[in-house]
Amino acid sequence: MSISSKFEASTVEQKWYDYWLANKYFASKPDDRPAYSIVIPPPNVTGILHMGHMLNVSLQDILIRRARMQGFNACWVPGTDHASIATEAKVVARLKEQGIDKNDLTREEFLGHAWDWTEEYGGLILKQLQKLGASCDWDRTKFTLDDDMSASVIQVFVDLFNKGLVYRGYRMVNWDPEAQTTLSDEEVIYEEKPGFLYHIAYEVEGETKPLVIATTRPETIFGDTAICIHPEDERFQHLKGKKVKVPVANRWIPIIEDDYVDIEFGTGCLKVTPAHDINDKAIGERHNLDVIDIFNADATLNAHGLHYESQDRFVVRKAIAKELEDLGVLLKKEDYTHKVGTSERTKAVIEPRLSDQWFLKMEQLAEPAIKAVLESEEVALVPAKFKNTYRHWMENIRDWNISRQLWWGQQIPAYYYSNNPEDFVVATTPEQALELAQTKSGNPDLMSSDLRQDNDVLDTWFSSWLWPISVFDGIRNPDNEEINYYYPTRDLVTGPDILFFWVARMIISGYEFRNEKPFSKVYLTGLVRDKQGRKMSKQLGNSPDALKLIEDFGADAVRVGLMLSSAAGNDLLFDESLCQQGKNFSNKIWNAYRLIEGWEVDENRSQSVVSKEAIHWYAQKFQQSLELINDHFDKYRISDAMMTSYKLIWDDFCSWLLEAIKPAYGDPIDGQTYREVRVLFEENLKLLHPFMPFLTEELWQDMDTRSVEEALIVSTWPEVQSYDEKLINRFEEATGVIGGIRNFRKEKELGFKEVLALQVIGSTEAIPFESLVQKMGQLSSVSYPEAISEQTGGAFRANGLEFFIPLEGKIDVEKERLKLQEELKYANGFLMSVQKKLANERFVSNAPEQVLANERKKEADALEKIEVIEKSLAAL
RNA sequence: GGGCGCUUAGCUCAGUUGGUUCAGAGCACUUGGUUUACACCCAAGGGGUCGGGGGUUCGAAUCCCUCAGCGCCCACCA
Repeated sequence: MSISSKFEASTVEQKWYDYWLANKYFASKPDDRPAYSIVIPPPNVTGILHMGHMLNVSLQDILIRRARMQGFNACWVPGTDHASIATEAKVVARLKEQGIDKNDLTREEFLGHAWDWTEEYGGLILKQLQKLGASCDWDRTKFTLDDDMSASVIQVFVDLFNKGLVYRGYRMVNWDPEAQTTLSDEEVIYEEKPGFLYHIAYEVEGETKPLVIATTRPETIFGDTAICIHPEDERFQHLKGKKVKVPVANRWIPIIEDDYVDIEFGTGCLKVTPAHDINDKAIGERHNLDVIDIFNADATLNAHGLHYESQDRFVVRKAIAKELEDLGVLLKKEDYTHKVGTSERTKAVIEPRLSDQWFLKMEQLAEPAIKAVLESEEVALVPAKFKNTYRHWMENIRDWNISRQLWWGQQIPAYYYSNNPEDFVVATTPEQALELAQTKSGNPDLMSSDLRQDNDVLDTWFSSWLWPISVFDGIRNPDNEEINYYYPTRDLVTGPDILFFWVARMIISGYEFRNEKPFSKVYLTGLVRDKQGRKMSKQLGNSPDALKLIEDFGADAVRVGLMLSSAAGNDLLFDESLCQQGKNFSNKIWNAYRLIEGWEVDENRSQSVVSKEAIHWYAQKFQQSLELINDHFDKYRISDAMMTSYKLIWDDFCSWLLEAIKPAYGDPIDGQTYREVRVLFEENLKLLHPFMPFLTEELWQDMDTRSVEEALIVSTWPEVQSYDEKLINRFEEATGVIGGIRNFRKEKELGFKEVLALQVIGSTEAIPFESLVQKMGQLSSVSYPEAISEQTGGAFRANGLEFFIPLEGKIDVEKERLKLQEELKYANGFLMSVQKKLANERFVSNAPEQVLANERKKEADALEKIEVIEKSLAAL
């Protein structure tokens, strides 16, 4: 055994991780055991480890390690996500630094750079997970752009197309001008932003008074194709059917009527820009308006913007406001805060834009997923409060825009065979596409060179929604051994921020493609925030460096720190001091082991009564805690399971058991106690292993020579044995008495070293764990006068027993008298309140017997306490 | 604008069906303790009219109403 008095985490972590890897403990193959599988939420391939990963990876590792010990065939599948928009943005940025413009590259060249990037950074985050101890089956590592994964995605797209669920449509979508792609509704974040409401006067045909509209986006007047009023608005009846002139653009557009307009808002007059607003588009369709798109892909104005052409929309907004003001038609500019859609990834302000996109019909697909979570509860959300959010989203689900104008991702397998965008086929391979195209076009001479594949790629989430199935190849080979064995998986651990993006869609795809749930439990973690409650972010610089934390405190300590503060679904305010607490705990366990192993063992010595009783008690206490820990695990209260283990080890094992059996200084320990306490310590290590894998394996391996099969990681999670609850209670009575003695010492200012005599009325048999009380209370002996006529010392009560300790003038009598008088006053007051309650007719006649009995007991206790104090006073 | 949730000790949080073990835990704090595993420690202790107000009940942290503050989700008011 190492003699270091402190646990040095860094020296053992790599050693045991290598050992676990070398002996393939993480690897899983289908066998006769029941499976327990988890698929990791694949981090972005270019991502780096942050606190959110640390939290959810720790949780998964705890679950999977415990399952492994419970005899399940535990399989944790790791992997990364290609994260099309995020990764593409990073690659574009890097190329830019090198002076390369993406637009100058061919698709193939760009993808070459993207793959280079992936090779370079792709494995990093997984390596970082290993530092934390993650026991993933690394041989199964998947990447959402692996050939087999992509093939599954393409197959699913074709399948859904053939079912009539995937369609192509000219719709208004969310356009990210920075990434120059569309986004799904879920990728748009609405933020309150200050802006202005501009009141602009439009000249009306044949009228002297202008018509005033209110808008937040004056730059879009170039796209105006009508002014809209409410048909019943009294103020504008005389204007019906007339035309107005758009300022600056100097075009004449009609005044139309539509009851979409809110008479109360603004001026009650709305300018209609069908190309750039979803509502305006709807109005435009109802009234057959022209559609004028004024923007380029990067949200600069096009030729419709006249002298503002090629200037950015926000620059133009300011400039045109100035011009309108100069023209005298900007009547008012009032402050106005409104919600603006921004891109989740690039933060750019979203531009509603009309374009051809691919969509997936969701309503029908969502049905089984709604039932699974809300009715049958085949899939449980933990905590359950997220069911409401889930319900709301699912019941109002809208079609999913799955195409992206990017290159990094699965290219949409639609092939056009003419210049008419309606002339396309969808197929898994170009060969099949050609055949289909020849049939559909009626032209058997069509060549593969006549086919042009759609340029767009699929939304990243369109590959990750298959993750629990595709990692086991269950799309392409739906009846293979692996998918049949590992699917459905058990637990999914992830953040609520991707409940819709990912979790809901996985449930949908599970039922659609496997006719079965993808997992049974969804554990939704909270967001990791800093101590002040702020979200951790790069900008704020308040996110601790995850790897540095592990270096400073040790992986086990960081895991414990995270678990100490992480009730499911609640955000957790992370503070490094929690890791310090974890480190202290590691050190405590380490030193408990040093104590045990440091003892000299004497086989000739027999076991003392104290040791025997204490060991027997701890064995019971262990079972009771184990039962509680299991219950916490069953309810996914991992934090509570952790805390229960923490208290069992620190308080019960270290503070009580070890202190009880500890031989006097310099004395050896008897062989029996030594062996028994080691067995108990081994059991402790098992309970702690899921939380603190490195430290526990280190100690486990140090205790004995262990074969490969005997490693802690593959040991057996203890089964709950029946235990004697009365014994546990009795022990607690004993600790109560000891606490009473210690408190008494403190109150009377007696030293802890001072050996005292204790007297008890009645028999010593009434004292629970008498020899323990004697040892831990620093007592000379327990004496028991049958009847004390005259009390000779101070007194206290514990567990219904009355104790006296002769003080022989060791204390300040006057000080003591005052103190006791205070206590007496308080006790009398308490007694009165209880008696008042008992005198209440209605209480006595209505309260159940148990409650009444309790009140009577309180009364009796109070009376006794008063008696004790009075006796003590008399004895002074 | 609609919906959901939260508010308990200095901090972070538990509190299942109203009543025994209901006012708790961990940390922090205070006091005392250094030859005796661990000061990353030991022992003892002090902290809360359970966000405010009202109601139901013999009895409310728990149920109802209301007000205030905070958070989240959804939604096309220019």
